[in-house]
Amino acid sequence: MEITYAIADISAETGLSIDVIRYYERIGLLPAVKRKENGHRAYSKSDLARFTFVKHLKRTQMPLKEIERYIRFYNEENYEACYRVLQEHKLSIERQIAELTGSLGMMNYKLENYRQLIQLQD
Amino acid sequence: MEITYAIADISAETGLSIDVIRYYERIGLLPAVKRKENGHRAYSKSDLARFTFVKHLKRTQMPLKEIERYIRFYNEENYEACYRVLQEHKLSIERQIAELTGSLGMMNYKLENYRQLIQLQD
DNA sequence: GTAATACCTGAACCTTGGTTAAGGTCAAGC
DNA sequence: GCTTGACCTTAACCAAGGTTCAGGTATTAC
Repeated sequence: MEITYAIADISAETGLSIDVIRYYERIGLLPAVKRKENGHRAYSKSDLARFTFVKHLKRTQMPLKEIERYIRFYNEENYEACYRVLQEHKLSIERQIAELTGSLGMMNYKLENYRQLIQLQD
Repeated sequence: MEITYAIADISAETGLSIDVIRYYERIGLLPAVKRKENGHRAYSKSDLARFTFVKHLKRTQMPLKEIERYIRFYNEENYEACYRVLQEHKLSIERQIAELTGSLGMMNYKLENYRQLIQLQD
């Protein structure tokens, strides 16, 4: 007897809504999952791990199409390609961090300006 | 004689496309700008500064509606509200950095896994 | 037995953030 | 005087990423 998860469990664990989980399946982002006798989706532990990783990719701004590409390579066991996709994505994350950090400095500068401006009006 | 910038100048300086600049004006994100006699937009130095700052906000994921709200407060000279909006946005940037940093670790871990996997196949 | 839950499907609808097209004005250069 | 370039307008179109709806099934709880 394998442990399986219902769609609501996956939703609770990943923070993706139930509708989004079905939507991802529908657009082919994730391969169709096994069903129970009554037609309900039954997710395995590795399905859950996959969703969790997808959540990471999405939260770091990887477009759904690129996520799909990654998963396709994974299913084809083309791990060099997986590696390259993640390597590229890692660079994208680093660029994002650099940009955010720069803008954070800008924000602090502006906030300091406003702080003085507000003081003056007291 | 004040220096003015044509729409193409603003585009070049900010990296926003000419169409996007007109689009932002159209949706009311930025107040309508002065025109030259021939109807062409003539941007001032402070317009340019504003666009530059908008670019910063946008690149750090502030939704256009929120940018508009900020600009509205600014035009109303409600600097406390400006301050609060930026303060909130600063927190959002910090959250984003934290998330990206976490995912970067995840990425490195995965990349290391793939590196070993690929080695084994040689 | 009937109500409440939890799931299912397909199709329509929605928001955000633009982009593109069609047709027009105006000034400068040749 | 005509072409080229930079601008203008309105309106239609687009892609990504969901969300909502209408109607149906199956299990459990009372």
